[in-house]
Amino acid sequence: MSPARRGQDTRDRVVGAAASLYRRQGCAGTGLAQIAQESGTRVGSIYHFFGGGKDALTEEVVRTSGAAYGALVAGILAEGPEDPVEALGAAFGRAADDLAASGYADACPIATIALEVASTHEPLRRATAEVFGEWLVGLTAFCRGVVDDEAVARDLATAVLTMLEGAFVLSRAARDTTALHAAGRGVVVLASALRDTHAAQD
Amino acid sequence: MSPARRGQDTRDRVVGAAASLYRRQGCAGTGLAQIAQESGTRVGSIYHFFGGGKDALTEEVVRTSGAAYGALVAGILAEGPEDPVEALGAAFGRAADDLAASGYADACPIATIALEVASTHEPLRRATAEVFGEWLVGLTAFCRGVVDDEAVARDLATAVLTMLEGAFVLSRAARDTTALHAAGRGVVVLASALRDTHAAQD
DNA sequence: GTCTATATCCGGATAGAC
DNA sequence: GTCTATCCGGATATAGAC
Repeated sequence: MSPARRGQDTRDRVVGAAASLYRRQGCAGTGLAQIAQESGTRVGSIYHFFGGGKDALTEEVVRTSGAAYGALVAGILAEGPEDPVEALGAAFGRAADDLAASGYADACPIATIALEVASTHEPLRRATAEVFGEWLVGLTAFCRGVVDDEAVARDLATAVLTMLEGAFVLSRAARDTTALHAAGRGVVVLASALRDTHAAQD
Repeated sequence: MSPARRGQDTRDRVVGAAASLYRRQGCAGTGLAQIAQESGTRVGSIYHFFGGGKDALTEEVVRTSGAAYGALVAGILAEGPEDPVEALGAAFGRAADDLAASGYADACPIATIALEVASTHEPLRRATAEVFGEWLVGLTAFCRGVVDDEAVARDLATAVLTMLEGAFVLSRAARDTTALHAAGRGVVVLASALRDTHAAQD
């Protein structure tokens, strides 16, 4: 393992530790010292990799964990039931299981950051908006398996994402998965209703 | 105006300023010095009213702004269209207007706090969970005007609240109201579909 | 009840040895 | 690339004059 490769590892560990801590405590509630400790390095090393300081690290966390979570959800949907409506419902059940298994910590990796920075830090706000936008592109493509109309599919995708995000808020606060399961049932009813009125021609 | 009454005013101003700042910056991102400045008082005075320090103040903010927002939403629904399904949809339009009018700052008053404290501060987590629970009670009662079945009404209420919370996250991040409007359309479709299958006998 | 002053600690950030 | 040491500001919190 070359020194350059070790450096890359350290950088990745810093991003991973920051992502994990941000997800549970938010950005403002997480200090660089804690990130350094959790990743087994020093604050000085963080500044070696992220000349822009905490803001630069946070932006990278948003982008990398946003991409990772988008891929995770896409994989779950792809491996789920063949009927896309059922697959959407099953994904909420899977999200509920994962959330409970993590002690109600691992929900959306960027939602807390998004709310914290929305009115306080324009570059980070843009980064979160772009991640949500990319997720919506993928979800809309999936929803076109339910309704062929592009605009209706995007509406459905947006509704699905809002229900997932909102259910994460309620479920983490309540420390139970009823909100996620109720949202999953709602998604199935909504998607079915849209499929009935805007039949997909496949 | 008696001194006791003035004291009450100061206390109220502190809670109001903290609520406003928390809504935009979150709890961890807001300092007591800023709250004191915004409410025209001193940090020492905050400790005079809140012996428990920032945690005690934060809990009061959660409970009072939670109650206020619950009453606001109830009023909007009561004054909206007579058809409860249309009233739900209209409420999302109203939320979109209010959010944009406030520069995308005034969304849910406790969502940011809820995500910040969910895994870090058990008493505050409970406080946010209780507020969400009270909102759900009121929303479920309203939804019984759509579907008579108690369990279905609660499912619908939960779905509506998740869509509102999630749409607030997406709309604040994007600084546009498309998510709120899409969620509003989704709520109307979902509520209509449930009304059709579980007809309310009124 | 309100204000000043301050204690104590932790935040982000930096310089420079190695 | 990594580590130590440190600066400086802001954080919560407290003591006590008025």
